[in-house]
Amino acid sequence: MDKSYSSANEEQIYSLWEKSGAFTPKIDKNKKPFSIILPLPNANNPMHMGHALFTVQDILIRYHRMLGDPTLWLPGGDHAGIETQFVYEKELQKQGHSRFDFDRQTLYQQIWDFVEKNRTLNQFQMKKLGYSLDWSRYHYSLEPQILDNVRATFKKLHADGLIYRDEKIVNYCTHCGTAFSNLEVEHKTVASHLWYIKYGPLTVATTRPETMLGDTAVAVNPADKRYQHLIGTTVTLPLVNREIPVIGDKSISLEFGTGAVKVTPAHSPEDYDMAKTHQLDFIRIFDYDGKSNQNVPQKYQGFYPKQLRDQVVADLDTAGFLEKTEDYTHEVGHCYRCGRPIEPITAPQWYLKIDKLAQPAIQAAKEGKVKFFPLRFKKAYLDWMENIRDWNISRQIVWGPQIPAWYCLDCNPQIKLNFLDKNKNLISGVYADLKDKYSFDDIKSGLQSLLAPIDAKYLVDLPTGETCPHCHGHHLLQETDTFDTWFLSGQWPLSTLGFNVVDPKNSSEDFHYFYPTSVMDTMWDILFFWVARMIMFGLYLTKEVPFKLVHLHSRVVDAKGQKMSKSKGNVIDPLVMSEKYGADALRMSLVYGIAPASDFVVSEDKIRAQRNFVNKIWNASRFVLMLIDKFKETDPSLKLAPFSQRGIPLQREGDFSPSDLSILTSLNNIIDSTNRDLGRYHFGQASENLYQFFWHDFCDVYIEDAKNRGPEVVPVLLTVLINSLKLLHPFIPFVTESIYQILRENIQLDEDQLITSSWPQPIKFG
RNA sequence: GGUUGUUUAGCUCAGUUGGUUAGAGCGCAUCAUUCACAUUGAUGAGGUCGCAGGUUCAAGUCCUGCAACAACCACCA
Repeated sequence: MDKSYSSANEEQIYSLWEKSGAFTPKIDKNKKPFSIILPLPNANNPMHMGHALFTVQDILIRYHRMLGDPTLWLPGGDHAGIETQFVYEKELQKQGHSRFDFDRQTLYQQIWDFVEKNRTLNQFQMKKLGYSLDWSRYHYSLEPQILDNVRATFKKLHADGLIYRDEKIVNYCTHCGTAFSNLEVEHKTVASHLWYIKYGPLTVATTRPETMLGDTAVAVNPADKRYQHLIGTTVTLPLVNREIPVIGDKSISLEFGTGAVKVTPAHSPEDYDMAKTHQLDFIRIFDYDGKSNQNVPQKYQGFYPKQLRDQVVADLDTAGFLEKTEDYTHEVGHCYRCGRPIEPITAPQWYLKIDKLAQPAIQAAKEGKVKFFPLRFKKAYLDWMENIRDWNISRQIVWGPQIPAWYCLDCNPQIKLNFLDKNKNLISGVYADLKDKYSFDDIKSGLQSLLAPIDAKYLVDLPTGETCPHCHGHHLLQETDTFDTWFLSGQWPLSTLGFNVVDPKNSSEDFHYFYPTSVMDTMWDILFFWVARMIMFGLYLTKEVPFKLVHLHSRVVDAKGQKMSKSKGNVIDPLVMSEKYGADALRMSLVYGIAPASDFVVSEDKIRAQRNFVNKIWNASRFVLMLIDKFKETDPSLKLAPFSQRGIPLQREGDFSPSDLSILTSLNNIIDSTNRDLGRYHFGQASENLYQFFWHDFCDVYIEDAKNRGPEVVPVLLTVLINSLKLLHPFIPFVTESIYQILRENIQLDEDQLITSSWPQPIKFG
């Protein structure tokens, strides 16, 4: 053996495991399986520390595999809708292009190729960290069979009356060109102003003066004595000179501002609700490109919100409508992707009625069918679930599966189309105006997006021959909105295990055996995005939860407790670290001393310390072998096997020296405590105890003592060493397996490899 | 505005159901070393366990209040 451990042969060890089929479980109906679905990484992303935290799952997986459970860890890759499109658009920008330069088919193909380049890289990197994933069951989110399932789920939801289109206020990012769900909006504190504007006899206070051009009412609290008498009258909207009603609404606070609020139903969620109850008009003043449109006086058209604000405030001031301006700090929603302010705007979108899905998901958590670790996330989950609102499942992006709905252009001539003509010029307009100038085939092949009026008729099945059942025309176009990426990944445990949405009884053997899975481990930041949706879909489609336990872990921070980010320059690359110190050292450093569900603190110092530990194990093993060689010289018939192994008789307590007894007792204790700690997800404690046991109890005390003893130490020495390697294997698989393979060449061992060896049992003295 | 978490050695953090002199890694100090490992060993310095009360024979650990920090949720102008 070399003088120090080298991680150079890790690849060799991994392929040893892979070739032996150790990652693929044998389905045995008499045994209870253990299974984890890997939170599917973005197929386009190179590995980062977040992925290195999957180590926790590998520890559980390796532990259960050694316990003898049929154990499945199923890997996958996610096309990651908006995330990936955003990254690709930045690439386009570097080349001097934008998404508007391509028809959607071409753009889709380009992104597809872009992702394919990186997809295998991502798999290779997870192998580097030693993840014992069953690659024979790898799935990619855009596989045909997965897409079939997703479309089938949509059809089922539609048939159950849970899908509808509506034109509500959505969180719209004009830069990304798409709507987002509430979860994708980041609230940031912004120092701004409160503008007081005179509307005839009233003065309103607002943070968004520019939207006044779209006001359709002024609201006051009906109990407000100052304004009661004005309810039912009208006031003149400044700059626009439109008469708008004064309405009474209980939601208005008497204390805030002036107690009178301008109402802009098309650009404010609160105002939208008020407009619905009071049947007010909706005047949308911004288009989906972010600029003010023809619904405002000519001089205000074509402005972005910020510019429009400056103009409107200036004009209000000169005309004497601006009473005063106060400093005001408040929360403003920003796009989680590009960081720009979200524009609340009315837009037609596809929605999923969530109540029927949420109720069983709430029940399941309350009844403990799905458990949470740590427990506090159960409350977070229930709070969110109980206040859940209908889910906007449509996104106006290209990268992802299109919503399976088709419009007949002849039946819906008011559909707005954006497409590239033969000369690559962008053409926009409603079909009624365009149909005589362009052929349907030109429109279809150059199509970027369509926008169907909210009352447009659609089909959820593409009829044979693409013939409209109503007008028998052939001008059908599929909805260009794509699914929210979580609509797909929310069904991930079902899709990857081969659940058949159309015919559940016909699902695969994997599904029947491994579903519900045992544990879902993920970072808490996608508890609502992903975990909650998986529970809802799982219960909706199969009546069973997709996993019995949700294990939430925290994020990786640097030694100062700061979140890693490129801009801070404190990012530690797991691949660089595993290259430098070995994957084992990195893995161990990620769990060592970390309390359950608290932040993972990573620093190079810590990784180096664990590299030293890995080397210590290597050298202790080397020393044991050297000692054995020495004894063999004097006694060639020496039995070279751990005494705990089959075929070697158990010994009486009296046969052991005090130091033997002491180390064997410690070994028994560490076996018990490791079982206990792994059973309750205390990986940090388990690794710390093992570290202490091996380095101090075994190396510093027992081995030091063994130096002064004869061949009789061999059975105990080997027993403790082999069992230590087993206990440590889930944490540091490479070094333990390397040593085991070397030991096997020299001594008599029952089992071929550590990865599939049996988990240690406490030693019973005869 | 609502919720949750954190506060223990110079730094980063452990500390299971309350039980003797409170632990680890890194860092620091002194010493050792042709010895499996300098990616080593031994010894040591360093903590009124955020603050104030309370329960208990006993509290870092349970309860109450306070403070600081962090995160999450949230349609209030």
